[in-house]
Amino acid sequence: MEKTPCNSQEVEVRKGPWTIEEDLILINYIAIHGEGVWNSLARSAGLKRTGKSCRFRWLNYLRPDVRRGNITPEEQLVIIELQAKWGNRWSKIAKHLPGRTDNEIKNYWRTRIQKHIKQTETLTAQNDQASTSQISGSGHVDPVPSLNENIENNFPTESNDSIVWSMEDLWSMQLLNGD
DNA sequence: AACGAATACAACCGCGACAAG
DNA sequence: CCTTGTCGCGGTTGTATTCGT
Repeated sequence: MEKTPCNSQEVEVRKGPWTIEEDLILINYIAIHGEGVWNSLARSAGLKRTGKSCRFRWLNYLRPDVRRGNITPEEQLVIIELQAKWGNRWSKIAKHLPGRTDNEIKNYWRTRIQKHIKQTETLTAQNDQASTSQISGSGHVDPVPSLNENIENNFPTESNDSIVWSMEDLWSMQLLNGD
């Protein structure tokens, strides 16, 4: 039972995952007209999306210079260092990681690094408790035990073949379609 | 094989800053 | 100076996939 939108005058706004068709429409439109003024862009392109949604999709996934997946140990280090330095200034941090978006970094931090640090802290706390009886001499336990070592030793580096759809595919598709 | 929990990622929402009229 | 529209940012939620039992 779906309402047929055939004669509806209200502009319904699509939400949720973007389809390849929508992606192509957006890519094509921006290739011709350029980006910016997202609300009118969304309307002119015939996308039933908000300008915000279009901007988000373009900036985070469709831009040709966006790199997806495969965050390297070096990038992990940069993220951790800059987050410690600046806090959750994701866009600022993203500027230091070419091809990475603030949203990706933010997600990466929340899902992996934050969790990992939490685990490390609880482990450290446990070790701390357990080792109080064993500590002799030095007796100092670093609260954040050698972050760099942790990263290199414990973060699994993602496999190189994890990328399913590179944007080059879409770009070549749209080039084939467009011209 | 089926199910629930955990995880990772994609997308939306709310808010503040800024510029143009 | 005020109003309105747009942009950008950070937080949060939704959903698909993976993992363990």
